[in-house]
Amino acid sequence: MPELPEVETVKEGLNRFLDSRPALTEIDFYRKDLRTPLPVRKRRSVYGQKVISLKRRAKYILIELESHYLLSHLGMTGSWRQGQPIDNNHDHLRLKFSDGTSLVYRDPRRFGIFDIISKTQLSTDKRLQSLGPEPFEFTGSELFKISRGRKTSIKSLVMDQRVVVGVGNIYACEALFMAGVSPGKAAGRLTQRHCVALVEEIKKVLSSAIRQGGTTISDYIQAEGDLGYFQNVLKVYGRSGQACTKCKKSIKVKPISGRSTYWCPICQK
DNA sequence: CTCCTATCCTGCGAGC
DNA sequence: TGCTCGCAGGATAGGA
Repeated sequence: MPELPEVETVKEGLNRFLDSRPALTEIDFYRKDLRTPLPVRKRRSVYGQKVISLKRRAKYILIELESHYLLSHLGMTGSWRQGQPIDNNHDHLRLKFSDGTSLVYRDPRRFGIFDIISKTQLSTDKRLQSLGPEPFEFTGSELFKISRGRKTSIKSLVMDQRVVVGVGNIYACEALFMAGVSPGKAAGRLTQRHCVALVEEIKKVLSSAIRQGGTTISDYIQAEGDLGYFQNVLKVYGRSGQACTKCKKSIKVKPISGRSTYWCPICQK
């Protein structure tokens, strides 16, 4: 579900809920078959620890405690809300804090991750180790270098979290449209100029989406319960058959690496 | 190495 | 109206 702007928005929402930096008092689990089982011992090891900060790395939310991090990945349908569990099937766990704050994690498809890692383990965690640079720290010339000799599509390459993090299906489609680059084009055939334009558009579309509170397609919701707004300004994603905003011809859709890809064959070459 | 496919799981909407 | 099928914003293992 969520790409970088949605994760950033959720993280900031949690940051506001945890503004007084309370201590984590307890974690309630409502089902055993989450992707990462957390033994009671591990759970208890973080009880009593104060919240230090909230961070985001790629599409992961990191709740920094005194000696550990709570690691949250929303997968496709994960969301955090303040309050009590309501939904028996989909509310999977609850974090309770010393100031009475109670945060519930909901995830119908259960693709998300919730884990506890000690600070000393953070740098060796396999999930974080394999991640590429944050998009705002990424440049067109780096993309140009990485893409040399690569036959995979440019869209698959920019969605590869080892190359650059945070870009998922929606924003890949949008950035490629804005840069005028066809999503199926072999990555190795992009010019330096293409790469610079594309990375610029990735940054622009991500930061614009953050300002709009993310894109709500179905499940995504901000931590305060608000919907995103960016879905209202999408140029190509989800618009197959509709008129391109630039040339008025029809937006197309086809799968690339198994993901629905929307683009304008006239404006993107 | 590189690339693509299948897979995890459930809900929902399109289309018959 | 009711049912089935295919698809969904992610990530990764495994095979070619």
